[in-house]
Amino acid sequence: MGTDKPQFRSIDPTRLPKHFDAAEAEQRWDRFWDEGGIFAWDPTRPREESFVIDTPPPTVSGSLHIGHVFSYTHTDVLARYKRMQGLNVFYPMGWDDNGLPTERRVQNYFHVRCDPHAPFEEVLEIEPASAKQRKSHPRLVSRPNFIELCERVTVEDEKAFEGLFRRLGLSIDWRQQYATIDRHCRLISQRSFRDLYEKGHLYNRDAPTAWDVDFQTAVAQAEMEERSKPGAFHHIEFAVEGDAGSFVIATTRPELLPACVGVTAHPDDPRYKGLFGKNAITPLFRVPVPIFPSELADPEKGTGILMVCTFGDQTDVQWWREEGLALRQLIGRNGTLMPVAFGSDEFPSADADAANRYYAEIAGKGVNQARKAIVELLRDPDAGAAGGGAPLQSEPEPIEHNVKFYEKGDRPLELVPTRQWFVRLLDKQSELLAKGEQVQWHPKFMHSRYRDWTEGLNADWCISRQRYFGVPIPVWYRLDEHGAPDYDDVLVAEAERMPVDPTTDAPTGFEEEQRDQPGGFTGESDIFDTWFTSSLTPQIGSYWSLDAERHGKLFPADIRPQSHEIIRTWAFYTIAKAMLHEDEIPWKHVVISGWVLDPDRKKMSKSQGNVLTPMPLIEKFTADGARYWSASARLGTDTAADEKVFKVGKRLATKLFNAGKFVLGQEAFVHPVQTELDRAFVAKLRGLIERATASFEDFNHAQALSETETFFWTHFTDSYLELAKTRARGEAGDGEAERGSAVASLRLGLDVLLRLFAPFIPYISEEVWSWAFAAEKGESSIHRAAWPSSAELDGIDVPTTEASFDVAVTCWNAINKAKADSEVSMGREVEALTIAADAETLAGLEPVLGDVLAATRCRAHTLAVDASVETGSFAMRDVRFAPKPD
RNA sequence: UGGCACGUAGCUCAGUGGUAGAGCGCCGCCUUGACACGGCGGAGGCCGGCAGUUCAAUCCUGCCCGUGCCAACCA
Repeated sequence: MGTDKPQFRSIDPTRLPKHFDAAEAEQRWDRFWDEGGIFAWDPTRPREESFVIDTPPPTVSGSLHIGHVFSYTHTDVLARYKRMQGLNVFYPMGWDDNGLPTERRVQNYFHVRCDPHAPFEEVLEIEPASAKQRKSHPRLVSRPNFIELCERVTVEDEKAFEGLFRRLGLSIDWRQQYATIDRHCRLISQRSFRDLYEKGHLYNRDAPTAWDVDFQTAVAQAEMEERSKPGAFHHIEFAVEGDAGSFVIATTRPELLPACVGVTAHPDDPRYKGLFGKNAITPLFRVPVPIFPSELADPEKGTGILMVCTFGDQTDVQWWREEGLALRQLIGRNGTLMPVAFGSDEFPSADADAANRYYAEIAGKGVNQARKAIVELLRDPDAGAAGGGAPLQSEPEPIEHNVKFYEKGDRPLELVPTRQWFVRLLDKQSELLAKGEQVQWHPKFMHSRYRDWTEGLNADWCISRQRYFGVPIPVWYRLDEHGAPDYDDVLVAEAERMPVDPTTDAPTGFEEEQRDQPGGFTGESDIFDTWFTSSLTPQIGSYWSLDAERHGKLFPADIRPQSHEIIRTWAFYTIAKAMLHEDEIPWKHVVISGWVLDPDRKKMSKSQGNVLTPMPLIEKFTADGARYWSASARLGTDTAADEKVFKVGKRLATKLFNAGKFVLGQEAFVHPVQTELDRAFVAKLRGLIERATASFEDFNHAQALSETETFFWTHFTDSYLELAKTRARGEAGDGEAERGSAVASLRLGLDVLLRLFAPFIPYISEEVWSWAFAAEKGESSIHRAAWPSSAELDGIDVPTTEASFDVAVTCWNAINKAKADSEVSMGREVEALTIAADAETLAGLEPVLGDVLAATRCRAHTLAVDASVETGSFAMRDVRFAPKPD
């Protein structure tokens, strides 16, 4: 039996460096983890034994940000915890490289523009543009060449991100990587499109769509934001047809006057009741437009009567549709006023010559210039207002109002009729809400963000973008005998042919020569909204539609970590996709990290210039220090990037290094835990394990860290270690059994604490673990060691009372205070003292008294029963210190 | 304007229906044998404001103030 006893291994602490070299250790362990496949997902194990993470793919064109450290650490802490629980963790990494940010970056970096008609160059020779080159016209390159450049840039970006993530110690399985533009993702995205098309969830339609005039692409509701901008009410007089008087409308967009197609007021508004059914005549352009009632008109706003234009806002679109109004599109795709001819069927006018003269003044101008110009025209007293005089009734009245912008855009969105592809979502709001209920949100209140967004949905999902770098929409359209496309006759690529590029591949049954020929076909040149691909990250990882077995093991995922501002996009669209494809939820839990605020508690953003780059912080405070700061923050809580907290993390690692050195440096006696103090310590340890585990199960990693940290400092290094150290070193004259008990308990404490810390500060944990425990326990990495359980402690006898530990600490502290009050060092020997307490308290001290006296270097003591001392505390009397040694 | 959070020591943050907590910072002391990248001790709070529920409120309820985020038909 004796030979079965665990063999303790001790170390020679003098062979360890004086200080922990974190930078060196970070490199060494990263290599060790990588080469040892410590974080590899095992595809042979069943779903029940797995923990699947839907890692957020960072936008690689963005800069490295301290926020990346923050949120990715939250995920990694959980991943390491689950792995130590024996689960087969699937922790992939994706790179979000398609979309506008990359295009913009490539345009700036190489000083190029994509021109789909430019000739393709087999070998594109181009270098990053110099400052001088940037002043000249950008070079035009073909779409394939442009994409090539995009890929060149993103590969570099991905390396920077991987470097940071490795340094940070993210336990990612680097074999599971994808990029949203790679072949695999194009395939999954296009199959998603085909599946949705076959299920009838898609349609394409030529309709007014939110349009960014700079990027020249359609934009989805989720990508819009409102900004408060100064504007002005312009009061403009309209005549009523047949010399039937006039009225004054108020508008912030006078430049749309030529696009006026109607006038409306509230049906009950007495001022305008009599006008309904008649025509108004627009000033300057003399276009007759119908006056109709609408509940949507607010009598309180402006003058209570307003002009409907194609298109000033969403309500205009609604009126235009419901009233069957004319379409007089004015704003072109580039944001300027297009040439139009008054007197035509489209733009009728009572005085076409005058109208065209006026319009010539504003045609071709941008919105702002046109507005200024038309205001001047409206001041013209001969412009023919109904009552004579200028149509503009008063000076423009400045107001602040909300204007919709593309979130990445600089100019307000316009509504431009274009043909776009949509996913039908408006008719599925209640199903989407139900799916949101099935997902568990952490913290819980984040669910309301999803609910609010889903309830407030007001448009289907526009998924087509008129850009170049992205996943092509895999469709072609048949051309009739005149060469006009039939958008109802959609040729969707077959699943087996995907991925395809319709601008270079021909649809099945056609030859390339038939491209853009009458009776032939034309390829869709639009690409997908980047979210169309990003919303498939769970399926991209699981190989949906490609590998049913793998898909079954990885879908739905367990957790989706993400930040709260993209609940309306990433979380929402991912839930929508999982629902539409398989009537599933994509993951069981959504784990939301907060934002990083700068030390002044402002949100960090590039525009504010207060962004912290992570590498210098990691170099200064170590990866463990940075992780400590991240993990200290609860989920969903915005957190200041406070260097003080980084520092505490670094200090914690140092302390672990030193405590490990001491504990493992003791001669390794194998003895059961048997003294009262040791057993009481182990009992406390049991409580810690239970609390830390419960906190993790509750998705409260910060609590688990805080519990462990407090225990480590307060109960381990500051108390137990000090109280047990003399006995452990054999200096207290105890027998080998008592000495061995102390060593065994110290080792147990270190062992458990290291494992509890491992998810948070993996480098120092691995380092100390490697000194002895790795060989002792036959587990080379702490990150594959078992998460501590109270069952491990079941073989250890319980103390007479767990309170013994606190009694010993209280007494010890009281003696320390006596030393502090006398301004002697903590190490000073005490020749004699009297410990006074009430009888019961004194009795409780008895089993641990030896350790207390040894730790405080008391040579002689007297115990005195004194009922006047507060129960549970000790009074030190007649303390005589030994003389200070020379 | 509506929804959701947040407001606790100088700073960063925990926390509980019953005497208010940690770390950092500050002050004093201690060259101690794992660690001076330490240790011990100390000062420091109308727990945003006002009401209500309760024997008892920092905690529960309501209102208000302040901060942040998300949304809201641009006339």
